[in-house]
Amino acid sequence: MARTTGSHSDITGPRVRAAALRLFARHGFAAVSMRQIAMEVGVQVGALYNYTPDKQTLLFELMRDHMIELLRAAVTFPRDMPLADLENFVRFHIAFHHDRPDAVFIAYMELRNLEPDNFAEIEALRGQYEAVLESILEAGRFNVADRKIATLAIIAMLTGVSTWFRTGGRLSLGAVQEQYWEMVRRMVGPEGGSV
Amino acid sequence: MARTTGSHSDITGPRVRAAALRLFARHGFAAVSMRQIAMEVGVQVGALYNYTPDKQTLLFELMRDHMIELLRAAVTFPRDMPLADLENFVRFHIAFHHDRPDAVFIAYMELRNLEPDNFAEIEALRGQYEAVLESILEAGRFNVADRKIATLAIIAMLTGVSTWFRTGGRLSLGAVQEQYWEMVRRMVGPEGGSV
DNA sequence: CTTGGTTTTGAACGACTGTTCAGTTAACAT
DNA sequence: ATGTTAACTGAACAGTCGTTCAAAACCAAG
Repeated sequence: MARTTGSHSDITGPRVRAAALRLFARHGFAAVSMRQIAMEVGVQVGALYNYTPDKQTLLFELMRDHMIELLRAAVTFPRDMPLADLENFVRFHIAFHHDRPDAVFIAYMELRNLEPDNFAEIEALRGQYEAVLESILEAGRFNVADRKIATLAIIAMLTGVSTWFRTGGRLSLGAVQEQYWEMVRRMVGPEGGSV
Repeated sequence: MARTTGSHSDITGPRVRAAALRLFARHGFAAVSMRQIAMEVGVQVGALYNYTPDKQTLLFELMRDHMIELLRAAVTFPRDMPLADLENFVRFHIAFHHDRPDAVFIAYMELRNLEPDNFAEIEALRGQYEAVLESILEAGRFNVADRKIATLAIIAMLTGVSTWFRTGGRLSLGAVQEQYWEMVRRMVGPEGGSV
């Protein structure tokens, strides 16, 4: 077996994914050509097909990897009292998404460009992530009329941060986390409250 | 002047816009070809250019018209007490967006496909809409740490409804409005509260 | 240096892209 | 019936698209 050390595939592979992530986020999956990705990597088009069977799979794997990373981080979170868990979830969601703006953008915007099977897989992962928050709301017996709706409302609200937050702006990320936690805390009412 | 009555342009024009709206929402601007739009209308490609100078303008005008309609509806709303205004805003936003799922989808997803000038115009309209909510929050002296953030958080939360709500599901639209209003009401705290 | 395998090139494939326009069709006013 | 003109067709334009593949380049092991 020749060329294990010094093989370029260890380098080019990640660079292909990185370039695709950046370009898909910037211009959208359909608007980006394989030739643009190749140019960003500094390689000819044909070489890309050593790293993905086709363009669709390239998109799918970027989304799947992102969702798996998100989910793994969410489920391995230490569990404490429900109120503390909820606070951790809020701060975590904001921070995690802030660190990966391109992946977040793609995961929310390119769902319609996935073929049915791929779409179903990503949706399942998203459902699992929502279930994490839902279980926290359940454990705490918060004052929410409908747990599923509260879950979706909170996630939509938190994810919205990435549409406007920029480092170096008026507020620090910590301050934003603080304020969103305050809003969420009020939204779900006192722990153990009645319905 | 011939052919004013019975002119097809009164019919084809709206049909072109309707087809484009539907297809852009379903597959994304970049993924839809002018030929697909023409086929949906039942016409040849060339005929589309009687109704739009180019594809980009077609997208832009769909978005602009939607935003203007949204903004006009929001500003002509009767003003009452701030708390009632806020409730009206919440219920209005959910209902208005529910009635126009395709336009909403496009207005939020296709911003990156707009050329800079068009983008700026849409963003300005969006800013005006956000200012409506912000002024309500200001008038009521609600208990919000940062009015701008509360505005964006509420709008993100409300707009999120359109990603999952389907008529005929577990909940009626009225029930959803009710629950979101309850969550928003708690989120902004008691009117006249301290910071 | 030779061998063997990985990685990349460069060119080609047929299909599709947005847009233009001369020519045809059709409905109105006269 | 005739003239006028808006509306549409059908074909063409020059590019770009995703994908394939034989050949070349490259590098490590023997």
